[in-house]
Amino acid sequence: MPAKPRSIAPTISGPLLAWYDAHARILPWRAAPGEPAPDPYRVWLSEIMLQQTTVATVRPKFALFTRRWPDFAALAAADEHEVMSAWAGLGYYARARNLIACAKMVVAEHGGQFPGSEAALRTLPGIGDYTAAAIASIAFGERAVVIDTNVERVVARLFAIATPLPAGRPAIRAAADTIVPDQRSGDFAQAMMDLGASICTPRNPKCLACPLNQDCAGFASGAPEAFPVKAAKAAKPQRYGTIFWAERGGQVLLVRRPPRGLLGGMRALPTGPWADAAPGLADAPLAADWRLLDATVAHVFTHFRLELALAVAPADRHSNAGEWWPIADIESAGLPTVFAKAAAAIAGPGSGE
DNA sequence: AATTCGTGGAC
DNA sequence: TGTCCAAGAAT
Repeated sequence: MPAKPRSIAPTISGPLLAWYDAHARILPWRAAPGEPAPDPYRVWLSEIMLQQTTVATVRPKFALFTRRWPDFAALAAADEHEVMSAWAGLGYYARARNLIACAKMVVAEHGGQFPGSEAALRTLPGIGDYTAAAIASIAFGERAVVIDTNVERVVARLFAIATPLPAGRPAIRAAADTIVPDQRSGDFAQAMMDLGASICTPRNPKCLACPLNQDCAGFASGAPEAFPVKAAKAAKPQRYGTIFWAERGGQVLLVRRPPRGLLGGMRALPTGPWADAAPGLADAPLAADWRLLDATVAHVFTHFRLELALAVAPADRHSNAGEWWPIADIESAGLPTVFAKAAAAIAGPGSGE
């Protein structure tokens, strides 16, 4: 009789969990010592913040958010602009919009408590495959296959999966499913992520310190850093625009960007359209004696580079194209980084600090 | 399936 | 300086 294929799950999860018990990072969203499961609200908030964002960047924002809005009820009742401003600088602002929508939905449709199942979590705004699995396993103890870029890399190396991404993702998921244990699935996921962050790093992985190296096909191949194989990335196009700095009595004109798209819903300095060539003074927010400064502001987004000319003008009291904000208090406006840069370039040098 | 979404740190 | 990369989701 053909033997059932012996799962390697215990071979991987045993040593990995032992390693995790000894080396887990101490993080504010993880369970306190002695507590079996962390607060689902804190797990969710941390997972949203950590999407494509480093632990070091998230730490202070997580502290600020949990202090100001400690639970779903508080966040659902919060002023939305205040939440968006608090998110300023973190990037991927759709996360903040979905954060608000999700909190409201949890309060309105789930009695202020998260549904415990991965499938139900998956239906909430801002919660995709990864985050649903992460919350279900970490906060609720469900077995779930949690796959982020760390797990993707670790699994691709463990099994020496050579199919380039993204085509290789189904094979990675199938392989990952074979090593996720029934117990401590959340710890297993966090252990895989910690391992990916500290040992199984993208470059120069520390295989000699890895608890899994004896069962790793990538290590055996002699070139573990070659996994996962990835398709080449497209070059970033260069775009140009103009920022309009209208000043009146120590105040500057700010606008609210459209609710969706790049920097959607965020407070901003007025700009014209962003195009393939410098647009100059076209599309100013109000009629004024605009003067182009010599300096420009450069910024790099995920898929294009942007160079912004800086136009300044005095404005009169009848200008009502947006919101007048005290320049001395510009840092509290919640501006995305590109506009914070521009404000510093214009107001910083001459404002005496 | 391929694009569109930010930002800052490491190398 | 340029490139890659990070606890991805939505469309």
